[in-house]
Amino acid sequence: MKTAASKARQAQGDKSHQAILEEAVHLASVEGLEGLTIGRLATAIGMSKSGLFAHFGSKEGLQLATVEAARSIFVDKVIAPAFKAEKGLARLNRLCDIWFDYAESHVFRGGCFFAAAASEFDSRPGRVRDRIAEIMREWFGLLSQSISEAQEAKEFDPTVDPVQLAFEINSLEIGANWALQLFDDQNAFKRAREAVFARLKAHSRRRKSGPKAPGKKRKAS
Amino acid sequence: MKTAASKARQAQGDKSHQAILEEAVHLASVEGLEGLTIGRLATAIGMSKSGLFAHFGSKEGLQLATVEAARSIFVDKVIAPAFKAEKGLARLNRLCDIWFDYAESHVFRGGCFFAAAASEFDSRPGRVRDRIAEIMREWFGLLSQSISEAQEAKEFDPTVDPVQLAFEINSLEIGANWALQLFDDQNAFKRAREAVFARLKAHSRRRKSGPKAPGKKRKAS
DNA sequence: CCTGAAAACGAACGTTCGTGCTATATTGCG
DNA sequence: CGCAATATAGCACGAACGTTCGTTTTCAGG
Repeated sequence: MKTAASKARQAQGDKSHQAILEEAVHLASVEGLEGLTIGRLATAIGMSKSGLFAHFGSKEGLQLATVEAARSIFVDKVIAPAFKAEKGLARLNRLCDIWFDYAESHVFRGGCFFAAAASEFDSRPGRVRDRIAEIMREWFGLLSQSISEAQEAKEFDPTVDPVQLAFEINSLEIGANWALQLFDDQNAFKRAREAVFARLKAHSRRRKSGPKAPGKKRKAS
Repeated sequence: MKTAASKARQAQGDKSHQAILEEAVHLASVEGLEGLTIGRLATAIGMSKSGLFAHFGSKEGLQLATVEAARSIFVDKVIAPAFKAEKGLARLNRLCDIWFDYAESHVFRGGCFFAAAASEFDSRPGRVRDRIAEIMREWFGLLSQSISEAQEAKEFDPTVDPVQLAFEINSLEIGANWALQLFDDQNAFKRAREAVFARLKAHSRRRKSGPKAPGKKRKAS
């Protein structure tokens, strides 16, 4: 059996793997997933081209791994924190709020990773494109589901179409990211935030008989 | 003087020039402005790499010329027709309406040329990026100015911030283009149209004392 | 210490890219 | 016809790309 020995050696390999992908995600958010070059990535991380290449087997493998790593970061930085809020209007608000924080704070150096990746691969068929589309569908689903849940909790106007509103919110987010990257226009985020929360507020409903400060989990900080 | 002779020869050159750029615009809207390769463009148009190259002197020259050609098409297909409507609410409505027609009708094979180009070059400094940003500013300016003019004509709610609304409209347009390209989601355009015109309608005002059918220019067709 | 597998390396391959340099058609003018 | 100018073609270059291959380093377990 090689379990113990291989595991030990593999630990080092995984560390490299992770270090590579951390750099890859940032490089790709600036230069694009295709502009992300194996050679440049290797020198950026202080490794040989072939050594790095062996980790992924192909460029497509590297791109897929990079997309997956970016998704993990997005889940950690946006989705998980938002899900600490209780289901319903609170979570919906948090989801939008945290997204803007995330995009503004340059979690990825070149703005929202997926906005860039989706534009780049939208007319380039293959597994990378398929995975990106899948992830974006997840995000859309999350948004519209949060809206639905707010409606079910009687905290949100039941006549609005969740998918329609999710589309509008996502468009404003993409528009903001777009204006920030192209114009360095910081105001774009103010505008998008304003537009999103104006819509959310306009459709918000007080819960009819709930207590004034309902069972919201409150963090220590 | 070389005027006559050179002009005659130049006529042939200009014909090639135009034919090249027509193909370049479509190729670039699919593959991106960087993916637009001199070699591929040359074979696509049945010309030698060097022969084509001589027309533009550099890849950047080709990219700039392609951007300019795309702008011309956009002006012809969107701006000019919209400007046949009279200044004010009519023109604002036409501007939005025609934009959706334009994006849906695949005037550029790969969706809105500028949405793609802006995403691609937003973190790639240089003359190409600068020109694209300039053109997008033109478009923003046109949108917000049309809103202002509708306000001045008392046809639109004077309390809305033209720049804010222009930002929202543009975001919805980009979001629709984005969803169409990534998901092949035809509904995205229906959604975006709905969202845009809901906002326009919500803020529209009847002119207070104007005749029922004011001096609108009516086309023959 | 020795072994053997995992990890990283270095050099090379074939391709494609942008870009020069030189030569050949084409065409109106004198 | 020959001239001058323009358009296009042919060819070669250096660089960068993804990829392959054989070798060397590293290190836990026997």
